[in-house]
Amino acid sequence: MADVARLAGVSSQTVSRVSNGYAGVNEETRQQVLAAMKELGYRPNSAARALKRGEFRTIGVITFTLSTTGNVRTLEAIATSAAAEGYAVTLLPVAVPTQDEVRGAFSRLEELAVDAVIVIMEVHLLDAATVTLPPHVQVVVVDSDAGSHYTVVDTDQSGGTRTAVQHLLDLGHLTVWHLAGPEDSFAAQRRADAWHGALTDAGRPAPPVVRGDWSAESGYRAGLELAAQEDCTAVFAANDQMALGLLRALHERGRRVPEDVSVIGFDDIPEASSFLPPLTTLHQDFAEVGRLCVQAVLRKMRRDGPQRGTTLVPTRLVLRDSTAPPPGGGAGEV
Amino acid sequence: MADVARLAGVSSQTVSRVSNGYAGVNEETRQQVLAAMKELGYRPNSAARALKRGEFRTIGVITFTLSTTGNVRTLEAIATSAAAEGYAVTLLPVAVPTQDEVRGAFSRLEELAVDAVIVIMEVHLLDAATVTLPPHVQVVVVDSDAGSHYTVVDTDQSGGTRTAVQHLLDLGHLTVWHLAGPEDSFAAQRRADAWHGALTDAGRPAPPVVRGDWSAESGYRAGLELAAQEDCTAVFAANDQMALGLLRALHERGRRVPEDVSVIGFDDIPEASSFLPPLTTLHQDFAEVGRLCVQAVLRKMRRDGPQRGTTLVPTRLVLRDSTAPPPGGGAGEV
DNA sequence: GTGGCTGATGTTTGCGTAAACATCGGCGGT
DNA sequence: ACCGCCGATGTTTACGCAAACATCAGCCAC
Repeated sequence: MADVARLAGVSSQTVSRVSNGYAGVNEETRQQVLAAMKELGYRPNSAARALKRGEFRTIGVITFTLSTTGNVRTLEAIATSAAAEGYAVTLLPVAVPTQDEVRGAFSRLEELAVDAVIVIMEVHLLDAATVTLPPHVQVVVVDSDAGSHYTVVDTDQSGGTRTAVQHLLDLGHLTVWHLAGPEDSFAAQRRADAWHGALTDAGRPAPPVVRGDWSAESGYRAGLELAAQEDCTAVFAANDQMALGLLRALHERGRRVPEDVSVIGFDDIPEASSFLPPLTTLHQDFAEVGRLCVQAVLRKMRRDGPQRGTTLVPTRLVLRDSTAPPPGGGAGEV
Repeated sequence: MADVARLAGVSSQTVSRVSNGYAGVNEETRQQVLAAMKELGYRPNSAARALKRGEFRTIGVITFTLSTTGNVRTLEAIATSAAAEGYAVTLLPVAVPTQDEVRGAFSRLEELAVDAVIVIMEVHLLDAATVTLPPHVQVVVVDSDAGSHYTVVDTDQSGGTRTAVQHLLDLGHLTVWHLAGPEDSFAAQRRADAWHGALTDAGRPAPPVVRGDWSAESGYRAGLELAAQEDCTAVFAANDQMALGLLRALHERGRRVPEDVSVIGFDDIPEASSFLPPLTTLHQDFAEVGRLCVQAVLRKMRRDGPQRGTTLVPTRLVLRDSTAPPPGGGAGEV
């Protein structure tokens, strides 16, 4: 910077002013400084800048494996939104969802250059790990019900699920089975609860829950069980991947979709429209979730707006070919 | 830090020594300092540290959309490997693969706190954008043939493709059609070239290339074309997602897989085993690619080892149910 | 005992930047 | 003409840390 100042014949402070787009610099001087910067290939040192300003303009994102579409898409949206706000995003992967690993990620975080953190995981693991967050680091959480303790942004799991169940009931199915996600996922739990609630509200019996782990393979295994249930005519899968496995299992067992069994998924991954048959599912607006996360965390940093509470992003039902009235037409109900 | 020093009754330099795990500190003193740190909740300021040391211990990763499995898995592996080496990973998303956007990402990078960059995209876009990288920032590239100009780490596209083609020829197919990826992807181009080379080497005719854009939807559209080709008994899809769409198109047109048409994919995404039928494909070791990227970039930073050149990671053929001898048994060939 | 050495610790300094304050020339109002 | 003010720029300082150097006590060899 001193070199630039010398070359431009000004003081380093003026260089600083130009580089920060400060007002009150003569246009002529400004051009000289810019020219000098270019000639010397000057680029501001972000470490020094951060040191002086006391902030890094960086947001940390903590998440488990990036193997679920939702996390990835959310992360991508966060990165994009953050970039638009002039913030960088630092990734803090947690290999295994154990308390030790989570604690490890947070202790790494302790000496990491971030102003705020967005956590994409069930917050219980976070609390259980008894982490102590740096006091000035703001936190926003996705996939959690901890709205009273943290700022939470999430898809409206409950609303989406009720839409799915209602869609199947409207088609005439007497009840809807549920292929749930893993128990330690808040999203999975929330979907299972809403499914149960929707059935109960409609006065329908709730079949036993079949559980997977989000993977297509687990959906296949669960599907083999469901295929054996004679009275199962409609299944709500907690995500599209498991729905894919379910479709394969049903196909193998000779149960046609949607003629014999209707299947509805959750997420609307890009591939869902290419399943056999194309999958009816609930579209999640991950981009919006990511955007809201960034906004929320920036608002917290600036200390305006609420410090906690939950923001829900609505889902949208995407009708494709995997749902239809039950065998016999379902006229018995409508 | 001064507070800690005061509380522990030592100088700030001793605190620094303890916090950096320096030798030559009396165990007793050390414990006192640690106690003081804990009491005051001291945590080192990474900005000051970076300023003093002249490095950030951060690697930037530039990539297009995280919607392809490969990029995501590579990114994840990079993040994990980097963390193991004590490095953080900063994400630089490029929304659209235009030169302007790429240039934008790099200019953001200019004032970003990174010591090195890993680029996950075709390097032509990078060069075309006439970016000027900060001189001391090291670069490693994935998905590119720029081995003579950059350090490149990539999956062995060519070897994998030849394995796929050979597998189909060995089953007795007279030739293999190719559902290729977009032209601007180096990986897609490389796979297409290798496919053509393998056929030529075997003295087989090369059918016209059908092109998609990696998405399942594009695979479906291409699949409708392929299904109309009476003599098409084997297809090599450049990735699993397109293979998924292809399977759907073939199914819709009444062409059975693998009885009438064999399909082989590339990537081995987790869902591939749940396709209808489960997909034979080439497994890519993304974790290894990511690990090697980090190693390569660190080696460059430390200035030991080669500054350029290409490292290839082998693929592995995963046999499932989507490939079989051609109708008629293929005995005419073997 | 004295010189030289080692290991433990303290002191000084500067990394690159930007806030705070200082300076200085010019301009309008009285 | 003089005061005061404003806009443009320069000077000083401190951000938190760690390298370099300085100090100092204890110990060994002769």
